[in-house]
Amino acid sequence: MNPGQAEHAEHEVRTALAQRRVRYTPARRLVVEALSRAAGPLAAGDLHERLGGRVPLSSLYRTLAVLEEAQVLTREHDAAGVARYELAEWLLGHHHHLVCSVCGEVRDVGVDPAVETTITRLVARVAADAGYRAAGHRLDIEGTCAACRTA
Amino acid sequence: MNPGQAEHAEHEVRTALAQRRVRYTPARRLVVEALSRAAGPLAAGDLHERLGGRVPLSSLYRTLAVLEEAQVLTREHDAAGVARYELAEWLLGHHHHLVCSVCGEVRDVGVDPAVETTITRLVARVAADAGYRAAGHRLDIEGTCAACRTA
DNA sequence: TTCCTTGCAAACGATTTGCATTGGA
DNA sequence: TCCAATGCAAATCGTTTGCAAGGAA
Repeated sequence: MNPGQAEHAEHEVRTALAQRRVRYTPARRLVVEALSRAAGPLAAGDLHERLGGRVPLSSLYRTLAVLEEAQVLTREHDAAGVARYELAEWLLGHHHHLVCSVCGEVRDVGVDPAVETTITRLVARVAADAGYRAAGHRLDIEGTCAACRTA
Repeated sequence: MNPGQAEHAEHEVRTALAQRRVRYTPARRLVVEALSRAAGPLAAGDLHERLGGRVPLSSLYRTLAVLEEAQVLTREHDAAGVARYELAEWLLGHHHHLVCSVCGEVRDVGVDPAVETTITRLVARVAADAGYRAAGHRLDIEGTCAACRTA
């Protein structure tokens, strides 16, 4: 997310939290800022590092829980089972993940809207056939990143 | 997986393990059988239950690790971060997952091969654009299952 | 004052591992 | 015989929580 977008997201978050009567404290702001700078979902440990240890892990987890509850961010789990957090889709935009099977890096990747429409339609049909009502989808692309391919 | 397919998978597993000089012990067979009967990936706790506690959890985890190492099964993590295991794609066939966001159930779902081809091509292109070489993909469809919609 | 937030330390739960025992080739 | 597999108990590690102190409204 570029600086302009990040600033915009910042404002959206402030508004969303205000509506939910949730305070936008320094720790929460630090987390939102770090996540808007990230190229993909981050683990609590990553965030802790990037914040220079200014937010202790237990507080960090609590902060993350509050922001998740407020739907400002989402949580998922990487191949190792470690939780990774990123800004919610309404802030970051719909996207998918490139996962390097060598180093484990997870990177956001956008997809052409026309193609997304195709995927969404397909997903809805597959779900309906199985008696589900589709609400969303997640597409992870496993592969090898350029760095790991070179090394 | 129907009984005929399960029997076939059973044989494939036996062969694969033999080639790798890995024994097909009773515990390993029980796990493979339970997984071929499952409608989706199971957590270690689920397996432990389905096996009537005959395989202690620590042994079960070791069994799962051996079978994963032998590429007989794969591990992933559900929304709660708990590991779930299922037979590898070369045994089960390529498929995707329907995830009920209410009860958390994960169910396998196959997709029309023509559509799979489309997805695979799209995935390869998206990956290439980002400097990745695509090796596979994973599509999870989030929704509400019929049971949870009715309740 | 009255909540909400914080930080430390202790608790938790899923998963892993050390070690002594068992069992198959 | 010998190495792999097992089962129990203890350890590990990411994550959560109890509790007392600090801060904002």
